[in-house]
Amino acid sequence: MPGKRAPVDQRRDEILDAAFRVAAQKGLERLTVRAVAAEAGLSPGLVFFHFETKDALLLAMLDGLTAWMLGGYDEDLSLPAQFVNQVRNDSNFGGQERQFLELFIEFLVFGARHPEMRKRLREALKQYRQIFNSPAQNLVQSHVQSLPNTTPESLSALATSLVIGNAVQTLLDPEWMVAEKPLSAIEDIWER
Amino acid sequence: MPGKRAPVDQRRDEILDAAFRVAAQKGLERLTVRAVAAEAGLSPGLVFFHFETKDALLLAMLDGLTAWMLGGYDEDLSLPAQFVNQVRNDSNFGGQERQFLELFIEFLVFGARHPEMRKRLREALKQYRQIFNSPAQNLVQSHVQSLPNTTPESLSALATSLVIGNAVQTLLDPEWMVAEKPLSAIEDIWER
DNA sequence: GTAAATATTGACCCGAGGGTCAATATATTG
DNA sequence: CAATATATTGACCCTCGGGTCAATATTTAC
Repeated sequence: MPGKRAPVDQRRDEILDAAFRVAAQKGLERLTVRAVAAEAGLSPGLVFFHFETKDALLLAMLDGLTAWMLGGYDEDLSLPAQFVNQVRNDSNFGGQERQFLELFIEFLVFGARHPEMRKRLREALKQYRQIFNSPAQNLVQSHVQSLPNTTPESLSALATSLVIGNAVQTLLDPEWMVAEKPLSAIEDIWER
Repeated sequence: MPGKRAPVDQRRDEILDAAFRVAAQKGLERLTVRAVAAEAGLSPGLVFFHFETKDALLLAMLDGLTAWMLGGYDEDLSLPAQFVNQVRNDSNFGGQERQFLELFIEFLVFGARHPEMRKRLREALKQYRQIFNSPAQNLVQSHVQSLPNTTPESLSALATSLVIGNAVQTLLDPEWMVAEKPLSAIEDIWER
């Protein structure tokens, strides 16, 4: 006794959304196809109809997250402002932003041993670093005498490390608001 | 048909070691009691005899990792040297060090939703940050005019973020050797 | 020695969850 | 209005893996 059909093919999106909700609530490891189906109010079989396999569903989630990660940054900001901005956004309690970043972090770790995910994650990280490239280049050029061994890539990698490291720490210590602390330090360091 | 008994109670350690080997090879999520038992050359039942539950085994692993994380740093190093040292150690390919750090990172993410683990992880992170506290204090005091809003804790949190962020990035990009890049940048920044 | 305490095994139970599939309902096409 | 293509369901299969337990071997205590 099948239920109503959905208009065109928004089903895929409904399922993906449900998957994100489940993942945000229970974590990646405890995400099951059945839970996703239940969350979406659909039958498990349908999930396999729209996503051949659980793996495919996970990859689709990752792609969605990656697109989100790489969008929504401000091209015109300087490196410290860029970083501060990024971290502040990511620490916005209760917002989707925060949940997405946390989920991305989960993928980063759990995908490390999954060949296809790993490949995509590497690419995503590479592109994420490039977000910082142009402000980093300006900075290195204008401080060429005081930062002789610093390359734009090294600064980008550094900024990326900070975002990830902060996300992980805040994951465990949301109240302590670890993010605010490095921010003031980094602003000082750049401006001195 | 039980096998030979082990002298005193080194069994626990044998099992723990096996668990670390399994985790390093297959990852935390795919660690099963059965796999650990097989790796140790023992029966599954015995694992439950020495560790009441899989959870307890994981907690024991975490405690071991934490002890390792908090040991083995050099009290006399300056903050940048401390950080550089830490990261360089962690990037020593093929070494146990590297595997341990990666495993700790897995726990960091995996344990975020597990109340007891989460509690211990927060404590571990807190103590880890304190490693950097005394060098950070020196640094802040000697640059009090150029770093007005920087506290020792903010620097410690920053250094911790860098270590974690590097570990995560190297997890996915071991060859690219992301670690080396931020190092030159950070040395420059401190020394300018 | 014998009895009690302690390890150790492997068979077993059971729920969870990925994946398949025949049945059926809905849409599309002519 | 067929006839065909496409969604949708839920029952089912099967493996994996956490946990239990009676049986048995080993050690320790007395």
